[in-house]
Amino acid sequence: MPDIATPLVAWQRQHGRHALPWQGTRDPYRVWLSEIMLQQTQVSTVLGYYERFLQRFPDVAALAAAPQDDVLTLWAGLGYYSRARHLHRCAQQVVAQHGGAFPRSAQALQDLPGIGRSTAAAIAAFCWDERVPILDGNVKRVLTRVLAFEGDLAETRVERALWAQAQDLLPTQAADMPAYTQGLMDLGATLCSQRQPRCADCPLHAHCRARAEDRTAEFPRKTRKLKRSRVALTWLWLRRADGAHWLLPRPARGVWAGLWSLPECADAADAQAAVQGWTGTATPGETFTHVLTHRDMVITPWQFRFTGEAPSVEQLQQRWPGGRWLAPAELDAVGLPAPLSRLLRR
DNA sequence: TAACCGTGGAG
DNA sequence: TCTCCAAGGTT
Repeated sequence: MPDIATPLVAWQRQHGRHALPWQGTRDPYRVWLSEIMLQQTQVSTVLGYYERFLQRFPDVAALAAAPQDDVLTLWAGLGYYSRARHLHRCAQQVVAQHGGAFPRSAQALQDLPGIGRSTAAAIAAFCWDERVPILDGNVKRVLTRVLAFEGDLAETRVERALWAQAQDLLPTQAADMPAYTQGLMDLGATLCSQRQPRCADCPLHAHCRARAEDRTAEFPRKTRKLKRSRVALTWLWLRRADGAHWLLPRPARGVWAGLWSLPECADAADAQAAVQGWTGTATPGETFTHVLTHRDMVITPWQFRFTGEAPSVEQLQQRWPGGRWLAPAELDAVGLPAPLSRLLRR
C-alpha cells in the first residue's frame, strides 16, 4: 500500500483550497450543511445557496424550528430536493434526540436522515479528526487511478473493496485527517480531473500506477449505463387579469416533491376541459424540454388568461387543494422547479 | 439491487 | 449537440 497521505497532506496545506465559506470552522452544523449541499453538486453552484441558508438559519435550532416550506424555498434551484427534506428532519432529530448537538462519531452520524457513509466520514474527519475514509466521485477517481483499481464500480462487492482500500490509505496521525480529506477532494476537483488530468503537478505523481502505465483515462471503471426515459406533460398556466399565477404544492413523492408548480394535465384536451365555462383567452405555449438525470420532460405550458372574474379561490381549491394565487412579486416566497421559475419570470 | 432524485458546467 | 458528471443517499 503506497503512502499517499504524507505527500497529500503536505500538498493540501500548501496548495489546496482554504478559503471556501465552510472551511476555517469545525462547527458541525456548518460543515454538515456544506456536505449536504455539495452532494452531487459543484462548489460554484453551492456558494450562494450556502450563504443565504446560513443567514436565514444560523444554527441547527433555527433550522429545526422552521416550517419545511421555508427550507424548500431556500433550496429551490439547487436540485435533489429530498436533500432539503432530510436536512430539515435531521435538524429536528438533532434537537429532539441529541440535545441540539450532532453526535460525535461517523457511525452515529449515519443514523441521521440524509447522512450516508461518505458524508458522515467527511463531517467526523473535519470536525473531530476521526480516522474514517470518504468515497465520493472525486475520491473514486483519485484512488482508482493511484491503485490502477480495475474493478467495475457498478458492482457492490467491488465498491466495498474500494472502501476497504480507502480505509487502508488513511494517514496514521488522526490530526492529519482534515487536511488529508480535504486534499483528496481538492485533488479530484482540480488536478485529477476526468479528462486531461494535470499529472505533472500532482503530489501523488510518483505513487500513481495509472500515471506510470499511462492509463489514467481507464479509471474509474464503471459499466452501468444511464437509461433516460421521456415523459410529456401539459402545465395549465392560469393567469388572472392582474397578472397573478395559480400555483399549488406538488405531491410529497416524485420529481420536485414539495415545491410549488402549475396544475398538471394529461394533454391539451385535458387542459381545455379544465377551463370549460370560464371566460378568458387560451394560448397553447411553446413546448420545451427540461432534462433531468434520468428523464427528459417535454413540457407544454397551456396558458389561460382570465378576461373577466376568475372563479373563487374556494372553487379552485376544490379542484387543486392547497393552491393559491401568487403575484409576480411573491414568486420569491415559494420554491419553484427551475424550468417553472424560468417560465414565470420570462 | 436497481431505480429514483435536479441542475448546471465542461469539453 | 451530446455525453459525462459533481463533497450521494434513499427506497
